[in-house]
Amino acid sequence: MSSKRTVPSARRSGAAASAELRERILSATRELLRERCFDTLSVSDILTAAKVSRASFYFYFPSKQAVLAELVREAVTQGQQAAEPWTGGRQDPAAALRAGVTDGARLWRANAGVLMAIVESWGSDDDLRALWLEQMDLFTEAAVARIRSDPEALRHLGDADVRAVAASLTWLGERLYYLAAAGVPPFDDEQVLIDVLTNAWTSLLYGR
Amino acid sequence: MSSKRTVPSARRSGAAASAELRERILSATRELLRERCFDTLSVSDILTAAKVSRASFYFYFPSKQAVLAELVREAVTQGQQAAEPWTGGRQDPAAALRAGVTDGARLWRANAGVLMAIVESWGSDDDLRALWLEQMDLFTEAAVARIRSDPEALRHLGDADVRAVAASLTWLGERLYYLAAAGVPPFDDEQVLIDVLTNAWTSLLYGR
DNA sequence: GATATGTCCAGACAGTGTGTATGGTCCTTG
DNA sequence: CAAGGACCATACACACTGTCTGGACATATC
Repeated sequence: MSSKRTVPSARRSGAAASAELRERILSATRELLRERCFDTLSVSDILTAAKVSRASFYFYFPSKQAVLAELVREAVTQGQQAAEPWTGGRQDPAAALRAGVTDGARLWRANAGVLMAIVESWGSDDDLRALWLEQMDLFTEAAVARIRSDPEALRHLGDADVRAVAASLTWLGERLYYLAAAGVPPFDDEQVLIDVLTNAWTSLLYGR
Repeated sequence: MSSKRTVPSARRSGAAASAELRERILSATRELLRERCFDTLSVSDILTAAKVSRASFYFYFPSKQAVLAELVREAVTQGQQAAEPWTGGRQDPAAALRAGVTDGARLWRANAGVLMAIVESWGSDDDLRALWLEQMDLFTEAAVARIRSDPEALRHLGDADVRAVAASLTWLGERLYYLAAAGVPPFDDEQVLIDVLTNAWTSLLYGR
């Protein structure tokens, strides 16, 4: 908890990989989350899947929540640079919006297990909560910047609270992507998902 | 599990209450959920709070999830009859929308603990999942009926998927009410919450 | 009033999970 | 060869769940 632990450097089989076990734990968990939900996943399950001892696990991570946090950070940073062109946004607004929504769907499809896990768990773990709220805040902030640089959207929004509108669109996305990943109709149909989310953005920002 | 148990009828202290213990369990849990979150709540906590033995608890409920399910049913049916005038909707559409959103906020304020609990838990329990999806479906269906009987909304929606739009508004509400109850800004400010939700409904249905 | 019936409690139990601690093995480096 | 770091197997204390005893006590029946 309080003492910073050193990352192991010298590995058994030569100079190959430092912290290889750590990596094994991460990818085993990522893999397990493809099929099982996070809270029915025990540390023992991860241990056997990653072929790692209990002691080693708790050397690298303080809990399984910390593993999830790391996986989420990976997935989200990977997604942020994917959504970067969206933030710049020089093209046609509506097309850019749809492209951004589609990117989000791709990100969620690629990391469904991890992202479903945190959406289901951030309510009951302080670290995960802080992490997820921060991510949603980053997305919201990006949306705010985008709106502020868009005269037409600004005009349509009038004196409405820009950040609140941006936040609600962010959270609408969070919920709808989750439902899609969970197979809840009608959002399990990716075309419906993208259409309805794009429609929400354009309706709220431009009145269609 | 499979055998249906009979509800106890003859009580110790006269003809007072049948299934009094059951009631005690329900209200103790409801009370505990006001301060603690559902998954850190153990059955033992409920036992001591309700002054009920472990055996009695498992006589009336198969699990603590079942207790939550019952509490949710209570809260939601109570909320459905509150939202009934909204479904009828003869008044000015925008005002009716705002009134409905405000009713939702009131319902969530009155039952924050229980509703937060199920929102956090329906992902990890089959019964709770079925219950919550059914409730969201009921709300969605009511919204669909309301939209179908509103020529202006129908005209504005064009060939969009009415049920998908209604569902996304329902789920947006679910998420935003939850965030408000969880104290996440900017939705912790009830005025912001109501404004942004009302705005979403009117924007999506009428283009403002 | 004796006997059953049903409600309830106290407590023990096995099973499973978490996080920590102990001791030992194997490899690398000085 | 000796020292130390990386790792493993194992066992532990603790908490929680759901089941199962035995017994206390009130009511109903004879």
